[in-house]
Amino acid sequence: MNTKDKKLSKREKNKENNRSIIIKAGIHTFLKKGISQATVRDIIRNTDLASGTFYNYFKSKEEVLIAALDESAIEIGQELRSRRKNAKNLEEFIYSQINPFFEFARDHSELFMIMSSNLNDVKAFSVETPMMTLELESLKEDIIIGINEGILPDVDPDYFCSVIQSVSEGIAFTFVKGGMSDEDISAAVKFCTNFIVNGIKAV
Amino acid sequence: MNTKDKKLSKREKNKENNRSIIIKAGIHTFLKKGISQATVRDIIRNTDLASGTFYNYFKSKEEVLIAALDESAIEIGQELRSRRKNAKNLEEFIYSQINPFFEFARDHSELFMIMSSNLNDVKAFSVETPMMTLELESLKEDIIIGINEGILPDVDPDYFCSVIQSVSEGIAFTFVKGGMSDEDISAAVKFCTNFIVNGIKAV
Amino acid sequence: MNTKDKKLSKREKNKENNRSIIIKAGIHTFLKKGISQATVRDIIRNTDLASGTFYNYFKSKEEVLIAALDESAIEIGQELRSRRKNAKNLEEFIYSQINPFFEFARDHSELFMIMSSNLNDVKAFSVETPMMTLELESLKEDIIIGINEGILPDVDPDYFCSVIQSVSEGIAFTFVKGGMSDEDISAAVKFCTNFIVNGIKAV
Amino acid sequence: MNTKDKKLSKREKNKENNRSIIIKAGIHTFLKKGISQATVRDIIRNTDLASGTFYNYFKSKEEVLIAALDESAIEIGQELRSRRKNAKNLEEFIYSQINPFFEFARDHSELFMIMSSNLNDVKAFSVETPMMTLELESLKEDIIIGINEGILPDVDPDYFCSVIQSVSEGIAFTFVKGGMSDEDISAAVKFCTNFIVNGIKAV
DNA sequence: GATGAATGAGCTTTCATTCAT
DNA sequence: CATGAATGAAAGCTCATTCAT
Repeated sequence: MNTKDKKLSKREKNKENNRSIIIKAGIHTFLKKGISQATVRDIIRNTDLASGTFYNYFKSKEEVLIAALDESAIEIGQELRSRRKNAKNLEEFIYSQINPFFEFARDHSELFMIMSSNLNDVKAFSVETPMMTLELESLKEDIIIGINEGILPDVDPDYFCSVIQSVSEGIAFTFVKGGMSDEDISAAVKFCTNFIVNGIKAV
Repeated sequence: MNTKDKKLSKREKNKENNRSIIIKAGIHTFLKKGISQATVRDIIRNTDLASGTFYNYFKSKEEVLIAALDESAIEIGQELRSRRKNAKNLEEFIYSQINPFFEFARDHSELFMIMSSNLNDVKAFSVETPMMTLELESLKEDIIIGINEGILPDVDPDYFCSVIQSVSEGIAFTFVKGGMSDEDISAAVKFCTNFIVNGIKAV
Repeated sequence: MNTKDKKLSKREKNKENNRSIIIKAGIHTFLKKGISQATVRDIIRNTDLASGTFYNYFKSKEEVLIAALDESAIEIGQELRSRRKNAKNLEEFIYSQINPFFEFARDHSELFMIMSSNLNDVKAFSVETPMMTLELESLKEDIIIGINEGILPDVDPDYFCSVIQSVSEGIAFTFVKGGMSDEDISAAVKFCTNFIVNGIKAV
Repeated sequence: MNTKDKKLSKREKNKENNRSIIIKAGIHTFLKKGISQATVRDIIRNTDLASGTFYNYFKSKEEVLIAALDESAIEIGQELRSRRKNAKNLEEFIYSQINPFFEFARDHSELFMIMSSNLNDVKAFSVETPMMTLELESLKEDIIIGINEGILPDVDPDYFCSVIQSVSEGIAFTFVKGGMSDEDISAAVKFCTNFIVNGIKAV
């Protein structure tokens, strides 16, 4: 029994281990070669595992990507959605999006860079990612609601949506690329929020 | 003489024809599968030609892309650069970029979509494209000059650069995707310019 | 343990098996079509294996050739070189080369035929083969040394070198082609040695 | 009439011209890349002609080679055969072969190098070349006749044949490669003849 | 579950050859 | 005859995926 347990736990451990080894190698590969150029072979080459082992855990490189994004990316999506519901005015609305988005970018910079550099490919799997969330219909709907409720200024919702998305992605990208410190992030968030809020107000 | 001319032109015509057939198929393929996923075979499959024929015209899919971008894309890059040199203030500076950029997006919407959706891959060829130009060091340098000369407000040049780029791409993308009319473009340009100018002024 | 060993050895055996199947098919192909005309596909066609399998073992047809020549061919080159160092006179010098060379030709007749019929191509890989050794500068240098030491007659070294090479290859080729028996080889060696020794003495 | 004649002769001229242009390019290509590696494309690339033009004159690269060897190579074959018929003893027999063979090698060094470096491929077309002639059954038959008539020593005809062939080719190759002067050729012929005659006598 | 050899589809590219002009 | 674009077979090679061990 003892022996069996040990074996089992070892196995379990190993299983988890291999799974996360593959995910790590996947992130590394996606970052280096881009999603569409990365191959299953590339991923396992960044590993001590045999090629067959890959298929014990994932059916394709896309599944690795999804696993890599997994929780964190999904959570942030939900967070963004729920936070903006509570916004009472434009400033709050924008800030509610920008702040967590930048924190995500800072805390998961590798994932962020992958998504940001491969938006097109990421779109291909209808994965829920923060970018996706910012972009998807959901944001637009909330904007329309906000406009109707008088909380948000009456701006073309498509363009409204587009600027939030593009500015936050652009600034976050610049922020992450230039090595990010703690002061930086609040400066970046402030810059980004101010820029969008005042830009929107002026149009 | 007449006969000869006709013969020649028939051939030449066919040659030109095939060349543009391939380019068209290329654009179609790049649009559909993305640049890095598209293969030479994909391109010729969108064609009645034999595989060998491709290589009578191009050495690689990249050459097809370059041919597709060709003049128009190169010209716009130069235009953007020269126009911003003459700007006397922030409004002019931004407008000098946004207006021609949107016109390019409208007039070459397929190319624009390809470039916009494959920025990463396009970067790989050091082709001069409008995105590239907006993005490259050149823009940043001109911004720094403008700041020093007091023409532009004193904003972090990296962020300055980033917002111009991301907003114009984002709005132009939205604009193009939503079928573009003539009224739309001036509205889009106005929106975009106003947004950036006032956003920048506020930060 | 036994089981595991067996399993392993079965696999290993199969791997070794395939490797030598490919080498054999390679030899067959090189013999039939010549080295430069042989293709990887020709080699695998002489096999029940799939095309991809080839590349599990070799990177190119050249690697197959090298594997085929492998040890034996390299050893004989070294042997020829070391033996002639000990020669005390012309007879010994010639015999030291001819005898092992013919034994090699007899014992590896297929390889010998391939090399002999594709000297030009074999030269292209700087593989050490008996022909190469006989031909290379090394032989010429030793001849010059031998002449200077008075061990060998004072004959133009280029021609000296050339006759050793051409006669031994020519006779060995004839010898191998005409199905070789044990009496034959000593007769052939004797013929060859006598011929060269006396030819050289007379010029 | 005049006009027609002119046109015709011009055409004829051009025809001959293109033919020899292709042959020249062929020789150049065969020398540089070897027969089996040379392609029709290689040959026409060394030419200002269009690819289709090639097929107005030749069906394959092999036909170019045959045309290149043509007369000269065929003549020398016949000469060698006829000369050795008149030999009264070993010396004459050998000299009758060696002398014209070396002259051929000197006067057609490019062809000689091609044949000598591509013996295997040349054999593939059963073209009559000097090498072929020296090698073919014909020489062996004449040697047997010579032995029976007491003109030649009683040496194994296969080996007899082989040494004539290999030595003359080997020395001629060395001779041609080392830039050939007029003194050289008689020295080379003398060396070669002496070597073979005395070698043969001794076995 | 781990392994990695085997597989064959599919890609890029070159080539000999044809044929309308 | 000269031309050279079109053709499709065939080469080299890589890949995702399977499966016996």
